[in-house]
Amino acid sequence: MLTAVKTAGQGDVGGGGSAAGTTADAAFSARQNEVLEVALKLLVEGGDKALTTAALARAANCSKESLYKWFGDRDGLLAAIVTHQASRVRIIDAAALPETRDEFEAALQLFAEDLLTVLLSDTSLALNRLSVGSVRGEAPGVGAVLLERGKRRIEERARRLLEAGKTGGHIVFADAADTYRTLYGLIIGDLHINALLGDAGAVSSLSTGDRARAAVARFLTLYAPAQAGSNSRT
Amino acid sequence: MLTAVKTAGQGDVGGGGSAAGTTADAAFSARQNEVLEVALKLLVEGGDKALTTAALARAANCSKESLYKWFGDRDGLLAAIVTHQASRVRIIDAAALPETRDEFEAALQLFAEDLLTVLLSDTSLALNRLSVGSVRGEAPGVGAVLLERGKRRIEERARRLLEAGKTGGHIVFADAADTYRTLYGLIIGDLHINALLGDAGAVSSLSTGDRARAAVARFLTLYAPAQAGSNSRT
DNA sequence: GCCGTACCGTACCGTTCGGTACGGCTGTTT
DNA sequence: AAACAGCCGTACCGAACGGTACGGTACGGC
Repeated sequence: MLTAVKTAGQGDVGGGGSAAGTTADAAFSARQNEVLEVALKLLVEGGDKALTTAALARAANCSKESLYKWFGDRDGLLAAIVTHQASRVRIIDAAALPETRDEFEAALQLFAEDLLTVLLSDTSLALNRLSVGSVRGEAPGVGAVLLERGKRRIEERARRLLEAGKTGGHIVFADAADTYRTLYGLIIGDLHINALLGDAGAVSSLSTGDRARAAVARFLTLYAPAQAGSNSRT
Repeated sequence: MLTAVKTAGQGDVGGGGSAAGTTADAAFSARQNEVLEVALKLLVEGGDKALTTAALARAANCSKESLYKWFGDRDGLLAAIVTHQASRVRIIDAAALPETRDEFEAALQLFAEDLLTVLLSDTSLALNRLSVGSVRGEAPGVGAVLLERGKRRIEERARRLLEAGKTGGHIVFADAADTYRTLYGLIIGDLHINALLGDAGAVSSLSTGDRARAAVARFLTLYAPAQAGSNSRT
């Protein structure tokens, strides 16, 4: 599963020093991950503009000089935040691909719930807002491509899942990309964009479990193998 | 229909003076609409940061003083841009609600195409990026609520359309809001968020006509009246 | 001819922010 | 103990931006 990360309520800085979950995050030292955590918190709370180098240095009890030494410049910092968070959202990837129909349905259900949980989490929303805001004309934008890594990974998981369902004979489709798009649409609808726009009411309406269940049911109806579910096109 | 606005290729400023379509836009004078047009152009081309008061004054051949006199402050300017654009995207609202099954299907198709066209247009994307970026914590955000006006209006049109289909006996549903969400999801999928993130390839993949057709077919399959389409819940 | 209005262009101010530099503290190495 | 490396805290710089003020100009009413 995707395991959304709760940013640890005790975000006190400089305190106990127990650096959350950590362990080598790959490219960053423990101290650096600590700072990135605080940066993410600032971003979630105050948005793009709240994350100034001075504010981060103050909140994380580090010097601006260190920030620039570690991350180069502000864009580098933003990129680091994104990759850091991406590394924390790991895909368990249900090593065992589903075989039976029930397993497949359960896997779909789990995927749908994970997708809803992650996409509507505070951190994901903040990161998406940041990335969306940094798209200028044609340039890849600061975090856009990096955030894509997270999106692509989820897509990859879904793709494998769909293929498993196809070979298992539980669903039928021709174009995997289009099929994924449909699944995504059924699960998310306009929830994501509404949440991004700050519509608080959008999220609360229904439990993620119920929403996921409804989406999976509809998806299975559309792509049922026996009767011609819908259109064969695309 | 929704009639996406082409921002007029000849965006030259101070030139001919033929102020695009205009006519009293409601709250703004001709000159002000002219300036708002230029502002929108700047926003589309360069994103949030490109729209500085100085840049706008230079590009629109007006003085900063006038900008502040007209719009109060920068936020007022942004709000004015949003309302200005919202007033240009008018809903023809197909005065005649569909009666026959064919009419209903055609109306759905038209709605789907309009939605795709509008949501993926340059201006809509720029405005959405702006609004998304201006969401801070709990505050309504600068353009968020205002942009909501546009979203809500589209929702309203869809709602009426769905009700017409229900009374006509072409579809069956219990929760109108959830049904609309499903329709939206089938039409848009992850296209909108991908486009917002700057994924150029997202838009081109399929013609809007084909996408709309596929979405409508799936939607009608799910909500067909005769056989129990899917789940009755929610 | 004179005034009021509306506007443009430019100069200006205060603040903020990204980025750099320096001094001092602490722990480690040799 | 001396040298060193890493880091914090603070001060500083230059640039950009939001917002304001001032002088100049075109135009319509009286």
